[in-house]
Amino acid sequence: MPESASSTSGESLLFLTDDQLRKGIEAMFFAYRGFTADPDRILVEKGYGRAHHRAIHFINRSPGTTVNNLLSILGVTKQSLNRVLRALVEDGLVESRVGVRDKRERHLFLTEAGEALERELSTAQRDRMRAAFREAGPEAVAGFRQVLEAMMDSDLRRHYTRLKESSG
Amino acid sequence: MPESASSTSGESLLFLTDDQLRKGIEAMFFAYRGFTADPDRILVEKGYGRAHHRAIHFINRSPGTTVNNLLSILGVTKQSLNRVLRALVEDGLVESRVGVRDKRERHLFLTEAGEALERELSTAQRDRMRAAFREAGPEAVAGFRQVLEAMMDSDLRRHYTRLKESSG
DNA sequence: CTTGGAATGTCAACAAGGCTGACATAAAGT
DNA sequence: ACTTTATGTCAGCCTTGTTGACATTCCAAG
Repeated sequence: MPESASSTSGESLLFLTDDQLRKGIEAMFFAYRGFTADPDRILVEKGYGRAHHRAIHFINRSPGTTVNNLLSILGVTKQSLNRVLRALVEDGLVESRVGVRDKRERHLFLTEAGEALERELSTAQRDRMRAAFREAGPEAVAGFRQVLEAMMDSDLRRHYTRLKESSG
Repeated sequence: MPESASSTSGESLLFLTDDQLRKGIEAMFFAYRGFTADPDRILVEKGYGRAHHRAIHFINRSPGTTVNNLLSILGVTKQSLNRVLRALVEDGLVESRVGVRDKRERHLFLTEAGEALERELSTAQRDRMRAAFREAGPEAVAGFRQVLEAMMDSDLRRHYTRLKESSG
């Protein structure tokens, strides 16, 4: 395998060598495991999975959102999301209200219990993120976010940016 | 929800506010989708999944590794990994040799065909990572790696560091 | 040397959460 | 009114995670 960033035009592109890229790839893999580890432990206790966490997170971020909107954020099929939502509604964590203007739509809200679980999950996840941010420092955090944004598919970056700007 | 990083001692800790942490969390979520998107497309064509990709990646990184070692890196049960390995061996992508010193162990190697698929997958994933790195620049990349390392569980960080230092 | 326990890997069966297909209901265009 | 389109639900399949039971091999105690 040849180094793909040889013979550059000045300003060392050594950070683009295959070897550096491989380290980035493995860092993503191992870090994501840490990223999900703490919420996962809580979820298992309550009989839920990561899919429920994602739904709860984004309903909390955009109360009253529709199933369809949630789908485009989560990138799963509506059938898959439906199973998760059904469980959350049955357990009284999410309320699903038929749309007023358009009765086909369901608008989703967290109940009190849903908000309580959301807080528990996001606190655990934020604690890990905070420790990592603090250890790495503000400059590193800025770079972290830049690289992640550049790695997103453009349609997902739209969602990210919209969420980022709401209450941020 | 109170800001958890108020009333600090000088040097602005504004990057540790709940809001900044939330952005980091959502960035991780959306970026990871982009991170896996390109290999996923290739894998679907060939009838494999992400689990096969992970196995192939780490066998390629450490030829001759044992099933047990792979388990501690991947963090799944041996039964789960075994199913994936069986498919790869049957399809002639991976060779499993009984250990010489310890006949209970199986040592894993990629075949020619396995190496070909590994190249195809890692090229696709590197291309995306390279574009993101180039767009963000070397400083950002350094920060990216720092934050990710700080986010890992310590036992996974050990694996990461060991791999990072081999041929890096 | 043999025997009992620990380690490694395999096989079977189950659960979560992806997927596609079929469908009911509501809205909107002709 | 009638067809087409959009939203959401129900049924069933597949991958990949899980635990349980087991065969083989190694090693240490007797």
